[in-house]
Amino acid sequence: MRETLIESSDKSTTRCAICKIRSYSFCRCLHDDQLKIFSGISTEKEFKDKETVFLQQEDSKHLYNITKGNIKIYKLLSDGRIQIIGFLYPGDFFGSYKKGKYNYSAEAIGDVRLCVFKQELLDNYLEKNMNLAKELLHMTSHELTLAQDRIGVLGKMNANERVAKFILNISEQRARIGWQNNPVSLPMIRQDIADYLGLTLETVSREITRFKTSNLIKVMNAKQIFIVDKEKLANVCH
Amino acid sequence: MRETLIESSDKSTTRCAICKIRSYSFCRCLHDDQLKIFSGISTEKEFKDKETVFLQQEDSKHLYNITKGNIKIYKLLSDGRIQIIGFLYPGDFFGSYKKGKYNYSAEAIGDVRLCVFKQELLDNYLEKNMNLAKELLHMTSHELTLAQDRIGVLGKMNANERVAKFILNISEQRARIGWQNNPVSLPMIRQDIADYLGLTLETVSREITRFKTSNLIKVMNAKQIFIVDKEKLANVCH
DNA sequence: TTGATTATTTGATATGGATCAATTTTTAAA
DNA sequence: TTTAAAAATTGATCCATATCAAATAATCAA
Repeated sequence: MRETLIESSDKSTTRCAICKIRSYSFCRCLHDDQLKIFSGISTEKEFKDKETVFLQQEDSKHLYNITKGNIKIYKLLSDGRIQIIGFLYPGDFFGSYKKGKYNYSAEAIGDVRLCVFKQELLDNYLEKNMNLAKELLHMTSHELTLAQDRIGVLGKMNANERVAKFILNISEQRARIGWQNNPVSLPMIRQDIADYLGLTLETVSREITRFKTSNLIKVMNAKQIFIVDKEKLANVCH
Repeated sequence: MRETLIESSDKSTTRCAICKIRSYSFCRCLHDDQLKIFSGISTEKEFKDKETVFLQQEDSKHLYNITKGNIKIYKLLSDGRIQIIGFLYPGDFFGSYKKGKYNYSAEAIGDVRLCVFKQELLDNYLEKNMNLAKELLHMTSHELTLAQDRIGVLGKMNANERVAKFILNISEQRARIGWQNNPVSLPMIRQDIADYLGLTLETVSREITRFKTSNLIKVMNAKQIFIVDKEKLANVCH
């Protein structure tokens, strides 16, 4: 864990005030005058590709907010099987604001910058700020609906549908944060996609080839997928 | 939807004050003097076996709290495939405190009694009561960890492990609310268990038979399972 | 009670995706 | 560059679970 603490070069300018992803994050509910205090209860850290942010068995003491890059959160079974719970993007938060153990492990995909909150400090701040509590409730509730959607995908959809849904979901997520959403860039490797979708990497590869062959997508390179026929792709999975 | 509104026979005794499941529910954080007001923003309704509480496509206007019986929440794919997201027990809440559509449909299993909150009323009340907001946040966060556990089960476990985990989970849940947890009573039919675990009813039946044959469980009747060797059953799924 | 419906179990067969294996492509290091 | 390592594709085969089918068992209504 070669994590780096980033020093704010100018203490008078709060990080939050110049934060580019604030409008997608739970802190968007704060007024400008609250930001200075809020900057004070968080620090910023950087992680390099494949660095571990925390492991499932560790005591949960922090809540994290992504300001740059991607995080994968995953569970490990005792025999080494991996299930990736989610790929997270700028504006997403993860970790825990409950004492106990984390419910998953978290690892950086590429270069990542995180806003780190100490659980107790955040909890204290919540007491004073109902807006923030409500915003966290709404975002957690939204996370829950996403998790429930994934239960539907993993419980009932076949390989074809899962891969189609995955490509579309990533594209939608990109659009939501105002990034290029076609071609979609997939920052993760095939094995990760497989571990996310409950499939093997071979099956993922084959399904992508099938979509390519039937002209629903173009594979610019392994990590860049151009959606040729969004409607047909959507029809595959609902 | 033959729902029945229950009239409080004695208005001076608030429902909440005599509610038996309050200590398992999000309202446990309220002081006695707050309960009277809280009773006022909720009503109680009864549902019969297989009655629909709400459907996925309906506008979400209520949040529900189970005071008696079981609820199943499920998603329906366009071709009729069903995925059961969860079986809920007394003390669990479901529905939505967000405007929009529900994320799933909800149906009674057996006779059910629900505490019904109008979204806006509850939301207003939240403003005045930080404890309640925090409690809801914590419970929603807990729901999220349960959903993530299920993603792990559906993504990586085989039929054997899924059924073992299911039996153990139900048993644990019973213990938590202080009910008999061995033998475990399964209020739902095999098809529902299958739709919950992402399997077919035949596979569920066969796995149960296998556990019976290898003396891990005894099947008193289809709906009563006695766990003979909890440790071995646990070893199956982790 | 009795018959009818619904739920469950068990058996036979089919198949989607896993597994094993080899090749090609991409990326990173020397 | 050149080489080594990692990632991705493609092929051949296998197996866990689905599907189809039939027999029991349990539940419910008349």
